[in-house]
Parts: sequence; structure tokens; C-alpha cells
Amino acid sequence: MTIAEVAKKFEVTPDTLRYYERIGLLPNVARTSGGIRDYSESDCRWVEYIKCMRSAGVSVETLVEYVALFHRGKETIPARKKLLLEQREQIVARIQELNDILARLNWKLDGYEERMLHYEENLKQ
Amino acid sequence: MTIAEVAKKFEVTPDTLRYYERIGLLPNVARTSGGIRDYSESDCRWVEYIKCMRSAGVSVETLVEYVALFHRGKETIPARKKLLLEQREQIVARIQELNDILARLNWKLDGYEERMLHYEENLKQ
DNA sequence: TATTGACTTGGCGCTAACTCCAGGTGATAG
DNA sequence: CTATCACCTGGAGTTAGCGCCAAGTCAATA
Repeated sequence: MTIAEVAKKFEVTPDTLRYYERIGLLPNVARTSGGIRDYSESDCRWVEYIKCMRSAGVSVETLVEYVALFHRGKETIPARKKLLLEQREQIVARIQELNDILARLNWKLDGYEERMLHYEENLKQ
Repeated sequence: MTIAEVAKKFEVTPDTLRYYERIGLLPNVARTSGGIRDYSESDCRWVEYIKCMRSAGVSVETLVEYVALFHRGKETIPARKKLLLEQREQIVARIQELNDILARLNWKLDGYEERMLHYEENLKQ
């Protein structure tokens, strides 16, 4: 697939794909004889995975580290698992935090319900 | 309270507090005769609220908008409520998104469990 | 009176993660 | 043959949200 096709499919810009390649997040993308990028199925799966993890707030730096470990082979499986576990913990903590804030926001919105009733009551007079 | 006291109490830097004031997020902070900031109880509640909403990912820009509405009085209550409802929706969506990613990460980690068992099995031989 | 030490302002610097641009190349359509 | 068009590279620019620093002021202490 060309860079434009991949970009469209996964809703990223070609610039972002080139950027990811430059920093080592998407290494080994094949080229045609003319030097044009030709993304494989595997590359696409990586793009999808990266998009997913990025949207979870995982930093590009961490993902670069993960990709680097992956390309060093089986011996890095424990290290990769450790990285994933850390990320999971962060996501769990983040969900907890957001739930707490959500509760607070709901409470605040209850207050607004009341105040709006008062306000509208005053308008009637 | 002085800026240093507020900063320590809410775990922000004095620079951040001055920054918030500059952009209109923390308006009307009183000053002593010498020109030194003197935070009121109300100011402190705002700082705490801002910290909370910022940690939920609400942008500084949105908070400035909310604060501006607040200072325009009761007539902006519906508008403020609308802002809060929008923020709630975003947080709910974010929690949903994170839960989905968490599920995927758990699934991936299951795969790592298996692979690590294989790997260790191979080491024994 | 002189020296701290916390505070003041204005403004430049910094990081992450892109985003854009100029100038150049290769394949294809007319 | 040339003109278009998508792609290439290297590098500079952008945005949010602060952080840092110099130079100056003020109140309290030695």
C-alpha cells in the first residue's frame, strides 16, 4: 500500500507516518525501485496498534522502546511484557481518576439543576 | 495566603498560578499594599477545581471560558451547565475508550503469558 | 542602614508530537 | 516531449502548557 492509502485507512496524515518511520517507530518499511514507500500487512498492523496505544495516552517514546525490543527477538519477551504491564497499570489508574472526576462533575451538575430551577422561578415573577 | 502557600497546598508551581492569572483563569486575586498576591478562600477553591478539571483533560482554554461565564453572573447558568455537560460526555467517552483498550491489552498480555511459558520450556531443554 | 529573602513583572525557552514547506524525482497521461 | 501528480527529503514551524530567568521592589531583620 502507498503512504496515502495507509494514511486514509487509519486516519493519520502521511506526515505522521513519515515521522513515525524517522524516529524508529515504524522501521523497515519497504520501498519500490523508485524509492516510494510500500507498506506491508505487518506494517499496517503496527500502524493500527500504534494508533490504539497512542489514543490510550502511551507516549511515542515508550512505543519506540517497545518496537525496538520486538525487533531484538524472543529474548526480549519478558521486557516487553513488563512494559505492557506498566502501561496497563497506568490505564487502570487513569480510569479510576476519571471515574472520580465524573462523580464530582455529576454532583456539580445536580447543583446546576437546582440553581436553574430557582433562576427560572425568578423569571416567572 | 501567599502564592508560595497556595502553590504548596495544591501542588502547583507559583509560575503556574501566575500563568493562570495572566490568561484570565484566576482573575481578581487580591494584592497587599505592597503588590503581593493574597489568595482568598474562594481563590483556593478555584485552584482546586482547576486542578481537578485539568487532570481530567479539560483544556485551559475551556476553563477560561467557564470562569468568564461565571463572572458574568446568573444569566450564564444555562451556558455553564452546557459546558459541564459537554465535558461530562467527553469524560464518559474517554472512560469507554480506555476500557476498550484495557481489554485489548489484557488479551495481548494473555498471549505473552503463553509465549513466555514456551520460551521457558525451551530454555529447559 | 544594609542585607536578606520572598515576591514582582516581562519575556524568552522548552518539550511532545506532530505539521508544513521548499525543492527535487519518477512514473504516467496527453 | 512535457506537464502533471504523487511522492521524496531535510529542516523549520506550530501548539499547549507551562518553566526559567533577570532585574527590580518591599518588608523584616542584623
